[in-house]
Amino acid sequence: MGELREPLQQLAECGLPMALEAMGERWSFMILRAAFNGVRHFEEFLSEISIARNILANRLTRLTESGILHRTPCPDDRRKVEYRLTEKGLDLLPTMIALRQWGEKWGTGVLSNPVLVDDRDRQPILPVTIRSHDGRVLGYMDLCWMHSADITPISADMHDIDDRVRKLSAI
Amino acid sequence: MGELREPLQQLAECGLPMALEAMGERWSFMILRAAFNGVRHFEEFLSEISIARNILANRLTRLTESGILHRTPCPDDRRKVEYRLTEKGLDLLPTMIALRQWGEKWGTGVLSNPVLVDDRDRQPILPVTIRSHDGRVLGYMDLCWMHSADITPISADMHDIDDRVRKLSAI
DNA sequence: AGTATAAGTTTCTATTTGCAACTTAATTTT
DNA sequence: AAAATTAAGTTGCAAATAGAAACTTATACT
Repeated sequence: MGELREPLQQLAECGLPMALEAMGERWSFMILRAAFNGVRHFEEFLSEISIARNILANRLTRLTESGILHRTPCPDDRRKVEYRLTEKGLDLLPTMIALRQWGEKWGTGVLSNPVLVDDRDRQPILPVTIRSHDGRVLGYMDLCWMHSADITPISADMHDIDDRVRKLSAI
Repeated sequence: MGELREPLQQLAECGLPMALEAMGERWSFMILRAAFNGVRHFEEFLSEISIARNILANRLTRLTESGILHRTPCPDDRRKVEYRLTEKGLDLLPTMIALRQWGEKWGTGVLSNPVLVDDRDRQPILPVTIRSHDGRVLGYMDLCWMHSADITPISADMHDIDDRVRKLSAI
């Protein structure tokens, strides 16, 4: 039975503190959600989420500084500014969906509507889960910590496994 | 091409605000990480993360109130109190790992060590992703919103598909 | 020229954070 | 049994942050 116990001294050395420095503030995830929903302009964010003007301005510059949003003055209307998600920002989607799904699962029984679906077959997406290298869903007890030096590389099989995962993903 | 654009009026009706109410505060994720690493007592949290005493006390009661931690006085040493993750708390693991992986990917090139592995075969876990009902990895552009009423149930096939996913997960 | 809009700033107040010292109850040590 | 230590908090106070409302600046429309 795996024990998920990270060496305590190294607790500070994972990516979480860095992630929280960028995303840990009160409104960051709400701003991000709006951005994912196509919101791009200051006044649009403002009317979308109930945030104070100055705080929004502050958060937008901070998210821009940390490379999550990209800020461009609009060429067609030079009063306007466009905030767009960068690749780094787009990469937060799994985190956001996972958090949202958790909120939906444990929230006050609010049947969430509308629902996120795969555009291809219009079926709801799966709950976000943790998976082993070969795609098995893993729970808390299936995980443990290892030093990367001690991991047996499966490079020979790698292509093979990638292929199997791809096949799996293409059902 | 799918457009991930949620009806704006309904932005407030997803699980995210609720999730953020419980987990959106400054130290909540760090406390959670410690809890996942087996930390259970007040003084242990205190020496693990650089948080002030009163703030920790406040966060622990709040996380307890929102059902993420469970608080029990220790029977063997009645000075001590045990904080343990509830099922609701354990269910935040995918969110936390996703956020952590993002931090590792986009952080300052810190080769994170140790690494999370599947206890069964000692191989690193996959990046947390969004998947379609049949297990395909989906990106931002593959998603769209639908009213649950408009979704064609696949209950007839359901067992079949579940089966295929299970097979996929068992490679 | 006059009004409206977009994206901020500024000012001022209220809340939250964080440090340091204090408390209370239960254990260990001497 | 008395004294010291430990665990889990509280309290008081200074500093930082959040938030509401009014103000600014540059553009654009009429």
